[in-house]
Amino acid sequence: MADTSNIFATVLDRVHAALRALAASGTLPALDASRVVVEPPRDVTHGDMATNAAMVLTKEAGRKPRELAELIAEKLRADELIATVDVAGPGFINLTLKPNVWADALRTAITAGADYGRNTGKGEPVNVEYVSANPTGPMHVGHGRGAVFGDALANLLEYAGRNVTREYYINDAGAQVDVLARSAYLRYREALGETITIPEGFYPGDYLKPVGEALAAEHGAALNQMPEEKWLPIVRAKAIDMMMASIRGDLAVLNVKQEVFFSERSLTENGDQVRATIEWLRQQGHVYQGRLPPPKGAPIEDWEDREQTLFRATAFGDDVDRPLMKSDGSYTYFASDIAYHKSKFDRGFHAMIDVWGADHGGYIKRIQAAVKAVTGGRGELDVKIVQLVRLLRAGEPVKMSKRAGDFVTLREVVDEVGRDAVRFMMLYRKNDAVLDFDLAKVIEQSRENPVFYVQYGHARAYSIFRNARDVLPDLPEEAAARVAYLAKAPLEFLVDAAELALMKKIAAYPRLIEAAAAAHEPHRVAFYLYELASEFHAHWTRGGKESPHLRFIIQSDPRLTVARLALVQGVVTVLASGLNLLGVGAPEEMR
RNA sequence: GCGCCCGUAGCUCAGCUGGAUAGAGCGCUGCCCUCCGAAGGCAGAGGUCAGGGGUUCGAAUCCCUUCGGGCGCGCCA
Repeated sequence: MADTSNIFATVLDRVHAALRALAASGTLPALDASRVVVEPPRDVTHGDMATNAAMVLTKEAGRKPRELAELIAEKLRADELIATVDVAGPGFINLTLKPNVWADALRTAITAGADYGRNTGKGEPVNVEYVSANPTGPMHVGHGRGAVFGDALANLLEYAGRNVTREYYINDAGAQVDVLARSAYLRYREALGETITIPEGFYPGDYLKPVGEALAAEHGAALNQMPEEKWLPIVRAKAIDMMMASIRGDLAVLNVKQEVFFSERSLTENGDQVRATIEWLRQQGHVYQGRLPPPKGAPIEDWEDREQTLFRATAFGDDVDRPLMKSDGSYTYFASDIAYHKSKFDRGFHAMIDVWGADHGGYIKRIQAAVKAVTGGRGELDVKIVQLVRLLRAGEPVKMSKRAGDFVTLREVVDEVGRDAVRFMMLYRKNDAVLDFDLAKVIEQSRENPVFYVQYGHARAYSIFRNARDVLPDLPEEAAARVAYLAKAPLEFLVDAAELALMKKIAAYPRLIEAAAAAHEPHRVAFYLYELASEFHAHWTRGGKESPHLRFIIQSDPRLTVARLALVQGVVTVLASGLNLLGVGAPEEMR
């Protein structure tokens, strides 16, 4: 279903129609137009849009590209949206649309408001799993990047019309949470007055002190009388609870929302789903008992050649088969993870996205292999890797905080620079690129700081509304009323090249949303917003000494002023929408 | 040794899943405030898209290869 607010999609439909018409008249055979695209040309002098139809279809049509282009162009010339059609270069068809198309697009944007560019179609269910930090301590900055990325991606997919579920996988099983329990137990004894020393391999951070105190308050000395196998589950449950509460608090501070918190432990406790999954795979012939050759490079100290339970990952694109059981008879993390992804599929998610840290990159092939096996090829898993964050202050690496146990917590960073700065900067980079995060730069109020620059554009627009009341006393202050007022503006007054360019930029938003969602790349939204803000700022300054007649507010001409305010409203609409997708505030003034 | 990611202007990075003459910010040079927010803007200089092959109408983008960085490599999660 085409999104009618996407002007590029609309024009693509017209190209398809032209091809169908040519087929119907027998001029051309019926062609597969799936590779045909309509996109903005790099060089604006080529027009508003270009299509590659002729070049892509040349072989199938049995015509030379330019000859084919002429046939299509002839049809498009009759279209009521299109002003001029040119065939250029190797066979591009360049289109210039009629000015009223852009005015209509602007009016659509203003009227749609917060829903501009949103696809309201019935969406495919998609599960986005992100953060999934081990509940063994507070979140650090790297977790924060995954959290912000996943959250923004989920927002974006939802806006693009997918039916999104946001999920957190709690790794509350396995050896690490047992170490957590033992570390918390030491803090418990400390709370009871004992002097403790924390051995190597335990979690040393101060953040476990409150856990120890809570256990002491709840159980008194009782746990001290028990053997480990008795107190460990109690302490572990308490520690996990408190760590998850802390993590949820960190997520709330970042405005990251998730609705499903899925416990790894639940996979084995509510009937053994891990065992069931492995048995099912075994019946399919994907599990066998066998030996693995030792890895080449890094020699493993205590390598022991033994037979083990293996998943035939190589049958699904992985490099080696992967173990499902540890030597002590318990499941590997991988085994649980297979059952977990099967659970997602069974819950109706054929489309899944996992957001992982860079250190898990080597794990992608095997989990994708497992998803193929366990869903019979019907499930699709995209794994997005978020790269490291390097914390800097004015170009210098930030020292680690001892108090937190050797890392800078996410909370510390958010407290220092604010949620908006953290979120925007973490999205202003492709997810798989290393991110330098400079605590000094992100609070700077200058063009060098994109967070500020975009928000400033939004605030500046509101400043215009405030000042415009001198010329338009009846301009409503309340947002919805103002929008209704401006939606009726005489947009034919917007004829300046820069005004037209801004309208086109606004009209490009729905297409941007769809492309960013399809590619699972929220950073594109951040870059687009920066570009839009930049064009807006530039146009603003042009209305200074240089060409006062281009100002938004023209004292002598209320009708022109209304038209220009409508353009400002279009900018406001898109900036607010985009910032909202990124989870960043859109302030009406900067203070 | 193998796998994955990355290599684009002096620096930090985009480049819309293969499109036309590769872009932005910073830095550098020179400009613009009796003016709706100068917290801004304009102009200029700056490139062997790491190197080399290939695929095709067309490659920064896809394939092969070399070099250089990062991550990972039974029984951690």
